[in-house]
Amino acid sequence: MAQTINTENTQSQMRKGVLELCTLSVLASGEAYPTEIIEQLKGSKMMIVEGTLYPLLTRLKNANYLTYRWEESTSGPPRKYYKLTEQGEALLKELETTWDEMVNAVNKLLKGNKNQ
Amino acid sequence: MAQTINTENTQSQMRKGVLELCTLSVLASGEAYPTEIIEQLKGSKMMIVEGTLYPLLTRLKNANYLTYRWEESTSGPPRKYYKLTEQGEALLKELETTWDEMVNAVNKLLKGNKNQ
DNA sequence: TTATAGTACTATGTGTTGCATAGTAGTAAA
DNA sequence: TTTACTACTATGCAACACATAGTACTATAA
Repeated sequence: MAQTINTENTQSQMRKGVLELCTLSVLASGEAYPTEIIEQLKGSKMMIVEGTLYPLLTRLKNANYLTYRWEESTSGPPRKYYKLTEQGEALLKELETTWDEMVNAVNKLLKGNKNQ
Repeated sequence: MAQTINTENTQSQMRKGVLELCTLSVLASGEAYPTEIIEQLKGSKMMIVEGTLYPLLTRLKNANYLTYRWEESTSGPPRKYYKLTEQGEALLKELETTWDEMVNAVNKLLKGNKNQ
């Protein structure tokens, strides 16, 4: 109802699209299952939670950017190990470019409008 | 229906939250009316369209981050000149920090997962 | 005067996404 | 048998970017 504009909400908004890029990037260095992905992102200060990651992985898989294989675990239920497809690697490159362009544009703008 | 993951869509997703920061930044260097804001953003390669900007300005105004005054124009209808409130300036600073932190986190991640 | 074009703002609806929440199913220890 | 932990699944909400259509005002052209 009441729209709240605050830093937390904006933080969440800014993640949109970026988490996709980050997840693909993690998988670029080798296959991983969701909990590993969460840990790696946490290590680089980009938080992602289960409720976000699982649907994201499903979307990417359905669009043929990822595949996965099941692997039994000795300490719990089996795990889905995801890895990039060729299309996934291509998408990653595109998104990296998109990201760089946006960062450059925003930083240029922020710099230009400072101290005035 | 069918979810499409492509660069254009992701580009649009990545804008979320960032356009708010960009708009505040433009207004940090002085008051402006919507068309001017669009032009300034276009100049720094951050596109924003009417259908996005107008609701955004209204949200920021309702949350007391912006105020505006009407001014007659000699070439069309009157214009709303927006400017930052004190709260708006504070929000801008917060969002700049949020932005910098996210950029650092993502770039660190992208770098780390390259060439593997 | 009337019609057309341009400018500025308003209103409404849609799709995607991040996230909260709750639930299922499997293993292992108490 | 119960509890705790891990991994995955399912559902619903809120916010935002964007498309689209419309209103109102000014200025120029027919």
